[in-house]
Parts: sequence; C-alpha cells; structure tokens
Amino acid sequence: MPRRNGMGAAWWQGKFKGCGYRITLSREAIIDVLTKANKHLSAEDIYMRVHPKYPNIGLTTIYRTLDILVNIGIIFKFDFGDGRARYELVENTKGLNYHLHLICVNCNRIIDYTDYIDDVIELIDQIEKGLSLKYNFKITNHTIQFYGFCKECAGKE
Amino acid sequence: MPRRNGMGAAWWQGKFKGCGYRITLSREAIIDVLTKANKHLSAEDIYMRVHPKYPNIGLTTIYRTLDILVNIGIIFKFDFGDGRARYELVENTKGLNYHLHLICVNCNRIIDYTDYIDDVIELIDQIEKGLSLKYNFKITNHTIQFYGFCKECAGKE
DNA sequence: TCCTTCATGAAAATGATTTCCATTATTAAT
DNA sequence: ATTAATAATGGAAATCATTTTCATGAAGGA
Ligand SMILES: [Mn+2]
Ligand SMILES: [Mn+2]
Ligand SMILES: [Zn+2]
Ligand SMILES: [Zn+2]
Repeated sequence: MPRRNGMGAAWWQGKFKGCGYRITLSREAIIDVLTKANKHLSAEDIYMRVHPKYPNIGLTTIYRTLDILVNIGIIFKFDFGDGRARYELVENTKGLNYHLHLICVNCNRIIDYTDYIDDVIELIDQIEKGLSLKYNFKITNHTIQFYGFCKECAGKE
Repeated sequence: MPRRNGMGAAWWQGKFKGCGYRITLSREAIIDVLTKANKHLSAEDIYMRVHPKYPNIGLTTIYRTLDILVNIGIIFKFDFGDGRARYELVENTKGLNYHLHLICVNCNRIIDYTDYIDDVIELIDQIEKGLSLKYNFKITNHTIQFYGFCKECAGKE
C-alpha cells in the first residue's frame, strides 16, 4: 500500500517537489517499486520490475531518478562489491546507514542487521571518535560490510 | 630496504614458487614496485611505474599478476569506491586487513590507521561475534572504511 | 632436443554507468 | 489558450576499468 499523508500526496512528494523536481509517472513508478520491494535492488532489478507495466521507461531514466533520490536523501546507495550498485529506501533503514549488511559469498543473500543495533552504533562511534582525534580527520560517512557464509551455506566452503 | 631471506632469494619467491607459479621478469618488476611504493596503488599506477624501465610489460600482465598475488595472499585488494581497485602489500598491513582506511573525499588522500589498532580490532571482533551469533552467519571477511575530510581539507566543505 | 605447460601482449569483448542529442512533457508567462 | 522557457525522457553512443581471446614466445622436464 502506497504510504500517503493526510493530504493524499504520497509521503515522498513533498521533499521531491521542495527540491525543484517534477513528479512524473516514471518517477512514481520507480519509487513505488522501491517502496514495495523487499530491498537492495539494482538499477536493472528496478528496470525489470517497472518494465512490464511501463515498457516505455528506459534504463537511463532509472539511473537518473536513482541519482536524484540519493541526493535528496530518499534512498541509500550501497556497493556490495559485485560490480553493481544497490539501492534501498532510507525509510527501511530507519534513516541511518549505521544499518549493517552481512553478505553471503556463496548465495549472495544479503542480511540486514537492524536489531539491537544500538550497541553496534556505540562501538562504531567509539572507533570514529578515536580515529578523528588521532588523525584530526572529520568523518562524515563510512562503509561497513561483513562477508561470509549464511546459515544455509555454512559448510559449503 | 628490500627484504631478502638468508638464501639471497627475494622474500616472496618461496611462496610464489610453492604455488606453482614461475618467477619472471615481469612479475619481479611488479612486486618490486609494490614493495617500494608508498601504498595503495591501482593497476594503472603500477603500470606507469613499471613502464619506463620495462616498456614491453602490458597492462594485462599487471592485472594477471595482481590477481595471483591477491590469491596467494601477498597483497590485499581494496575498493575505495572510486571505480578502480587499489593494491597494497600484506606485509605493510601487518598481515591483517583489520587495518583501516580514512579516505578524504576532498583530496582523495588515504590515511592508514595502524597505530593502537588493537582496541579497534577488539571492537570489530566484538561486533562480528555478536553478528555471528545472532544470525548464525560465519564471517570470513569485512570491508570497513571511513570517509570524510582530512586535516588539510577540513573546512572546505 | 622435443614436448608440454605456463606466460605474455595486443586487440577485442564486457558490462555497469554516463553522456549526447533530438523529442516530448510540464510549467510559467503572456 | 498560446507561447515561451525549462525540465524530463529514451535510445544510441561513449566511457572506462577489467576480462577474455588468441596467437606467440619462454621455461622446465624427460
Ligand atoms: Mn539494507
Ligand atoms: Mn592501507
Ligand atoms: Zn548463503
Ligand atoms: Zn584531504
């Protein structure tokens, strides 16, 4: 179900318009897919889900829209090291990219670590504080990913 | 100082031969560059340093040799998110990729965090232990990088 | 030496993402 | 509503790091 606010406008449209972008069918379709999708979609994943219903929306538009969405903070862009970027609604990540990913190197399953994340956030903050002080480096962002074997794939090394 | 063992053979040649690879001029030149280099060289960086002395060594050979070196554990391969891989001697990293990188998004300087790393390693281990237990996921590897502004670039945001 | 295997370089292929460019849709001004 | 200015679009072509292909040149063993 598309989330709508009291005004009948979809939740994201305010921010979108506020940044000077127009609301078009293509963009609605793309955000709709992201909203409904489980997670971690690549540009082509999105293209393939949009295409049956809107065969005239091109990959280029997908990329352009994703760029905008990243820039205005509606989605995050992740690089899991397989050569294609993945995108995920900020909403799903609870607005933090302190949200960690476990990536199975065997089946490529991606597990979100979101529960009890507070302890982890605290540890990361601790690390960042240490690094900042020691190197006089102002950290604005980070990349933290863990690779290995998921429950189903353990023992298949 | 070039590391050599008692036998006069370069430090890496044993491992290299032991894995069934031949020792060639190209490979010596490439490892030599990596040994002398400050750090974090891309394939093309290496190519450009090798080329003046050995103009007949091609980029393809650089890539192939780097692949081998990664596989036998002589170098690490890093992805700093700028679209090209970087390589660094395992020796320089003290044999651990618990070695962290601070990447300046303004000047692209890469700072190694190697001092007092024990505390950080302990924190990361702690995180990994928690993740492993909770998700029954066997972690074999990770990617941890911090982005921001270095001392020289602070205030240029 | 003869032979099998490995190594190499040049050129072509790859594949995700970008750029170009001509066309269309949307908004703003009249 | 017409018109003018601006933004959005899709398809084709360009990018660019890395891989593959393929024909040729070493190196080592019997
Ligand atoms: Mn996620
Ligand atoms: Mn390093
Ligand atoms: Zn798995
Ligand atoms: Zn800097």
